[in-house]
Amino acid sequence: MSKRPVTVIDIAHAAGVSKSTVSLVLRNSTLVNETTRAKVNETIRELGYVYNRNAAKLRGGGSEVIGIVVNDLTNSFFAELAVGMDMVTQSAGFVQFLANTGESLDRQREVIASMREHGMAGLILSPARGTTAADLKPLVAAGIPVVVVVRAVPGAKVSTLISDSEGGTREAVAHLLEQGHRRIAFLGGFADTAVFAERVRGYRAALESAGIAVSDGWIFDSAPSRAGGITAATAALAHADHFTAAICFNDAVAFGACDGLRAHKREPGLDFAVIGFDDVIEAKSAVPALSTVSIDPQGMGRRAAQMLLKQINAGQAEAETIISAARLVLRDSSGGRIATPKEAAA
Amino acid sequence: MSKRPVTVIDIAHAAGVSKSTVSLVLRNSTLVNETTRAKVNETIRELGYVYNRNAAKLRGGGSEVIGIVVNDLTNSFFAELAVGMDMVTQSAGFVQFLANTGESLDRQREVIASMREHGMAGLILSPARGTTAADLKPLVAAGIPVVVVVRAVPGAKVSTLISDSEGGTREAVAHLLEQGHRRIAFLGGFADTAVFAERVRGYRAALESAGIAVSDGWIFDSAPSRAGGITAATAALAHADHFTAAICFNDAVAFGACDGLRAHKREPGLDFAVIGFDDVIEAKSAVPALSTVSIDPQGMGRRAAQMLLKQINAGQAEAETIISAARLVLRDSSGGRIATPKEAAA
DNA sequence: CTGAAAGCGCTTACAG
DNA sequence: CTGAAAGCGCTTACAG
Repeated sequence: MSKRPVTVIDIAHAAGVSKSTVSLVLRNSTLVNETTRAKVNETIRELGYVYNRNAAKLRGGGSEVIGIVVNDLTNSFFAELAVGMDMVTQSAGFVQFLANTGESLDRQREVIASMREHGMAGLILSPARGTTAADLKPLVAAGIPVVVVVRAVPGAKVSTLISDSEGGTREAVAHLLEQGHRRIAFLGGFADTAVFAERVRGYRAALESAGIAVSDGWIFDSAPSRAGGITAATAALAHADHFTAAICFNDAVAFGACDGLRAHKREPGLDFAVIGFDDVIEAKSAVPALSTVSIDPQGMGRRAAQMLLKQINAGQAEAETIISAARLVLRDSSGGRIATPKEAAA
Repeated sequence: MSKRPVTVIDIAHAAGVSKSTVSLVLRNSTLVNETTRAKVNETIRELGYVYNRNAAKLRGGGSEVIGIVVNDLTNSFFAELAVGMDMVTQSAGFVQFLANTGESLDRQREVIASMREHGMAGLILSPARGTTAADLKPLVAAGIPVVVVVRAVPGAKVSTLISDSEGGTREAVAHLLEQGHRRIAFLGGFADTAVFAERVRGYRAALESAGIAVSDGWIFDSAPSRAGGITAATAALAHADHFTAAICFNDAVAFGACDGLRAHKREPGLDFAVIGFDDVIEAKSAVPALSTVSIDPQGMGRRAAQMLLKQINAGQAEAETIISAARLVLRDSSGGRIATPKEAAA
């Protein structure tokens, strides 16, 4: 069954040429005439030859595989991210070696080690929680280009692509202000996290530049989950200032907030505007009443891949850090719309 | 920067042993004493040696990478599937090489070719639409174990793992019958597809074994989309037999059906039972009123990986076809419940 | 355009 | 336990 594999020598013999010539044909060199090339290709097909990339890599040529390591493939965001990356790496002639760590640092170490052993041209990493600069050090030292996405790794001398939480939140709140909302609550998220701080900063900035004073009482932190969203929304509804809109820490909180509103006979989107930060694509179609600020994962993936390719083509990895903000897109989902405060008053 | 990589020879010199010994240490052989092993490992660490798997593979050893090719990574179902596979391949010491085809046959060919060139121990393929036995022939001929999942490839002599559409639908309908429902509609799906036929067969079987005659008028085909679900549900509500429940072709149809019900002042889950076939995980949490028959993608992935490992360990690929049904799980989603017909009458 | 030769980094017998 | 040797399949100069 699994007989000895066909090699360049076999096909050289069969085609009556030297193995150098076969190699030239394989590499699409122009130094070989059409007749010869045709015959060689013919033989290759006949004998069912499979190029041995391990041998080729061993001899010399650079690798054409790019490693993609993500921390949670189960989350559509990262699947979309990977698909975006694939689009650009593929058309650049690279093949993508995708692995999932499930937030496990051990797994991440294993997977990256394995990719190194196989020889990769570069790595795009969405780091597991707790990743440190030390984890990336050996790669950088070996001159392997690395791009870190989604979460920054403090102190690591690698290119980094993260999204602009603050700007995105600011835009979303500005959108609500344009509709005439004045009393806008911030719902959900653990108050001691960096992302929370960034998003709240954007929230405050937007309101303050509209001349609205934000009291700390307008910010309702909670677990960044659906249940947390319910809690936060319930608290907000009980507040003396009658909010007409809310911006939610993430999509899960936004879902929960919608639940919470309905439980209090308020209709999200219809008499209360809700905007959520969106990490999960499906969310948009699932809750029509919800508008989202989206990170556009595919676009982010494409961008990250471009950063990596640039480094690969630059020969050596530049050990400099490029912090770059991904574009955030605000969109009302298909069936939904943003309620105006007039409706909210009714 | 990217200096000449450290090799076994370098570490042999530095550790004062022969390169055979280093190789032995690398391969965890018992033929080397503890002191020597410790010294070698020490040197390996000091010099930052990276094992060159390409050289090793070239020389002899089998591959330890398993290729996973899926047709749509954007769909959470396949991401979950891949995660399930990863769980078992990982603990068996394999590394997973995941690629996405996006339903493109060309892309699928490229990706599989590339994996072959890199040398893989086996392949799990969720085939793009239109994949034929011819596409798999070369792999089989080369003795590379292949397991096809989710969709069968007619005529291909490979192990296959597909889900039991008929049985799943039968179970779901039986569940509705137990609640006392008698007039149950079947909504959505293109009538000319194999899956549609299977699911309808299960639907009929369940009703008929309960002594209920199914008229063709109870089956409302439509596009397998959210829009299709709205259409189908609207048609069903207009039917002379007042249905109290529906089983939907898939999750998208079920979403649409819920929309359609609400548009007619019916409350899904509350006064009308809806069960959908579930392909997308997020669906479960998104529409609380919806119950689903789920394929358990992770479980299916684990099972497929086990099938592949068995073949790999069996030495040669057995060219026999094993058709195996994945377990279907019926579950009421967290917030939701199945309405009883009494409620539906109210 | 083609042939002979060397070498990529490893592993595998085979003698010591 | 260790050393010397051959070879995995390819590519790369280097002469013809």
